Amino acid sequence: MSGDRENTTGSAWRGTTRSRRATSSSCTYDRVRITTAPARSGGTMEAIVERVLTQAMERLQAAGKVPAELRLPVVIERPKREEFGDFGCALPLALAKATRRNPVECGKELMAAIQAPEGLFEAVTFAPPGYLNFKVAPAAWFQRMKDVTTIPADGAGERVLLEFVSANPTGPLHVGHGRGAVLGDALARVMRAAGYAVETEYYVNDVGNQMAMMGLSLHCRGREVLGLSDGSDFPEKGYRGQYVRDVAAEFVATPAGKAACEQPYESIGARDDNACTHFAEERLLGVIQATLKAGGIHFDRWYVERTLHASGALAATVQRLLDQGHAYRDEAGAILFRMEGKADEDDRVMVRASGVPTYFAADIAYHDDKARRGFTRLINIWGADHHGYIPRMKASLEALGHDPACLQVLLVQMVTLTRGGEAVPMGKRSGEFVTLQEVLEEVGQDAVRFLFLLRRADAQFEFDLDLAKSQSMDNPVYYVQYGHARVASILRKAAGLGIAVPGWTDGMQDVLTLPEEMSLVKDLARFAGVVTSAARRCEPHHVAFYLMDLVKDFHGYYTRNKHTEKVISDDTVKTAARLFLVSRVQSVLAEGLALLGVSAPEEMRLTADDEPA
RNA sequence: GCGCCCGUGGCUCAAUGGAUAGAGCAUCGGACUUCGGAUCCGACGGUUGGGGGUUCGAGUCCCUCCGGGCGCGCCA
Repeated sequence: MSGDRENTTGSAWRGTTRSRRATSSSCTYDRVRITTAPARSGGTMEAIVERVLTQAMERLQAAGKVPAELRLPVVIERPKREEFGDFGCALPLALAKATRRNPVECGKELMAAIQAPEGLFEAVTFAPPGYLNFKVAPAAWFQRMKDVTTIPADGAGERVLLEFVSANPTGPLHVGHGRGAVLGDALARVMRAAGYAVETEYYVNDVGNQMAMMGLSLHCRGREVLGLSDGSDFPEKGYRGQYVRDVAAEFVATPAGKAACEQPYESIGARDDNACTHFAEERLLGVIQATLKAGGIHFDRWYVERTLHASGALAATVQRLLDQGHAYRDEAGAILFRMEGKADEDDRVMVRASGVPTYFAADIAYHDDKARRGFTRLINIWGADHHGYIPRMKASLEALGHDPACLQVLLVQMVTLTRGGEAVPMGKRSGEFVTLQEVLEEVGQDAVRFLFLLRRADAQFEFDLDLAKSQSMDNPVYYVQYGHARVASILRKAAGLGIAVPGWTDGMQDVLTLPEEMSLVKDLARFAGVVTSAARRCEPHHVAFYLMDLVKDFHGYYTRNKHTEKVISDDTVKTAARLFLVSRVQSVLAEGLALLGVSAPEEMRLTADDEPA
């Protein structure tokens, strides 16, 4: 288990000094985006408000009322209290602080400098001690309904390589891998929706001691099958899972496998490169791939470590570091990478005194290769137990002439499994663990994915198998999916009556007057911003929480009004407008669920008694 | 010992340094002859682990202590 680096979020760099720069530069980036593409059709309401305020600031600067060189991040937020309006901004407080003036004066000045497009705001108010609050006119909200599923291409120009799971082919995936897998897959989808060019990659770590131990384990089990061993010579650190016996049985059923097991392990080739390790890799990688497929996890590329050794890329990278003085040979003949005092770390071995390169050396060559392929960002999702590996990875990138900041490691915290309140032991070598495959079969792909995505990655996660299974009907994912199915049902009913779902027309806002309808319109308008924000922050869980919000409002709208203001009524104008609205809800639910890799069913039934015989 | 992550209602979890910390589950009390009752409404429930500090403003940043998890290999 310790050999894998499966698991999420920006926490890896959050605590460093670099993180502050990253935060403020993203604000700058937002301002650039808005000024360079002010007319972007998919711009979010937040972006529009932000632009209005940014321009107000620029106007004050042009008038000499604010220092021209002053740059303040314009942070638009949604106020917690409804009476404050749709958006709020504490810019007057920030301006007051920066200019050492009274926040009330700053607020009044800013308000006077605001030149919003006609009809955008219903009200702009100043609230002590220094907030500007904006209430957007209903008509402006309704204008967003034309394209609620259009996401601004925030990530345009970014080429991202997202590496995740990358578990050794030494056994089936466990639930911890599943968390990283689901996060990575969802993040790829979310970032692609926001315009990033994302490629996903699985690094197949098929070289080294772990693989050698796998081969030896297989060899021993094979000998047991053949009656050549009673198992007493099984290595202490070998892989003890039943799956090894299964693979061994298949192995010795082949002539080559039988022959390999009849000879001493030392005689069949390199310890990590022989008939046993090759067979294990092929079979176990197949198992891993089948599980990932069952979980809906897709990879664009499988990058095999052995190719780095075979091509000479690894040796060349080591030589380059030696030549440039970033590495040296010690008295024993080992080659070490110089940490140069960075992060208080010791120098790290790249090539052992025996001449065999370490995992670290291969990983350096791999990341060098990634960077050379022209990606602007390298995102790795690792299990939290690998956090100590980050400084040396960054240092090695820097030594090779790459910007270490392009590497972003998202750490996923451990998943602890419980069943009936008791911890389930996990450990690949002991063989006692619940596989991801089993959990997927027991709980279902949609529920597993949604559960994983319904929390931040940098918090530990207690996954109670009994709870996940027994409460499956109360599972949030079904609540969201049910909303989608419910709209589908309404649309089917309309279709049965010969009523088509219309496109948007301006008259619709005059009949969508229920408070719940206005709430839904605002919810829908928020979708694009949620997606771009989730992509920027590498936190797909925001999408899951948004969907919960949206569907809650929809269920409330439906239930509260189902006897008085039905979607489908005798009023053809209202019917058309409401069909449009609920169809938009359905689209956003479908789109949002797709971003998480969760299905959006047209119908859901508890019982099968109405199924055709 | 050193380093990283986490600590938020009974439980599981949210919350860009902003305004009176929010959901779900559970509990209790209600609604509706269903375009799908897998729904909805309400109530109860908090000194955000403790203590200092920075700030106009801290769940969020800094220090310290406590508690939980994980690292600190010529393993991967």
